[in-house]
Amino acid sequence: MIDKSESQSPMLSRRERQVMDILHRRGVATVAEIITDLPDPPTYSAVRSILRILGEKELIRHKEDGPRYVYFPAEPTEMARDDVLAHVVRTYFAGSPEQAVTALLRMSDTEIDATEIEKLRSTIRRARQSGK
Amino acid sequence: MIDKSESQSPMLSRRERQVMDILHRRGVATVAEIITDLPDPPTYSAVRSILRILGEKELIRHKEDGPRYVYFPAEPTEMARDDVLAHVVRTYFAGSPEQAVTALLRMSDTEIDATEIEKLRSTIRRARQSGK
DNA sequence: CCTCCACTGTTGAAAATTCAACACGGTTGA
DNA sequence: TCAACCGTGTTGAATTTTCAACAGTGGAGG
Repeated sequence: MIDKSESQSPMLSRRERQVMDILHRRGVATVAEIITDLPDPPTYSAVRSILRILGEKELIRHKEDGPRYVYFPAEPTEMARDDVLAHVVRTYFAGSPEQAVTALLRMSDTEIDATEIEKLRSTIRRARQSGK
Repeated sequence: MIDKSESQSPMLSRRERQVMDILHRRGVATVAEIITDLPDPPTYSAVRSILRILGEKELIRHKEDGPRYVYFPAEPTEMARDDVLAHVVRTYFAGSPEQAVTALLRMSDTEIDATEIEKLRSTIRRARQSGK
């Protein structure tokens, strides 16, 4: 049995991962935009090469936007989130989502306002009910 | 100004990243253990090659454990966590830690027990106080 | 119409990564 | 003692990744 969630992201090369990240951040992006966001940016052709490979792996898709292509992740960001979180929790938080949550809260605690806290509270209430 | 948090992980090659992940998960690991955890495991020599490179980059260190080396991340996992979370939040959650928290809670809601919930509650209380 | 421009598609070379072979040193146990 | 074993250190080749050059296509503007 092949562990797809583990073999997916880690199978990407450096540039491929950088491009995927950009697409997830921006939602969609043209080649020019990708070049802008890429550290140590290569030429247009180089980026296209990477996009072709990602396309062959069916990790991205594109649609035409007038004269040019806009690229986007084949798997929507909302779907990819769970895989990424699972990986991070397993790798950096000893498999404990709770530890990850507290780290996140600590990271951002000055930015959490009352509204967000209330949302969290209700989330926790729901979690408690379904969990018990 | 160089963005260190962004240039760090994404600069790693595929194998390098896989090995770093293993070291973060296990805390410390011998070459044999790394081979065990590596997908599509290469030979002993190949792994040592990667470890040498990671050592040159000062991303890992090793100490002697009797006859053999045990390797571990140069930056403790607790420190690396913040960088990783920052990256994930920025890339997959539009920069909103709150969204990441709710995703985590939803992901794990059947596993959160009363004790953990109380811990979260107190964390949120603290967050509210310092945030307000 | 025809030229220019902006883009895509393809190819092959340069560079980096990945890998295994081999040499060497220490330790163990017969 | 010394041979077998288990580990490390180093080197160079195979593979993959990264990159840029070039050819082709369609659309815009003179």
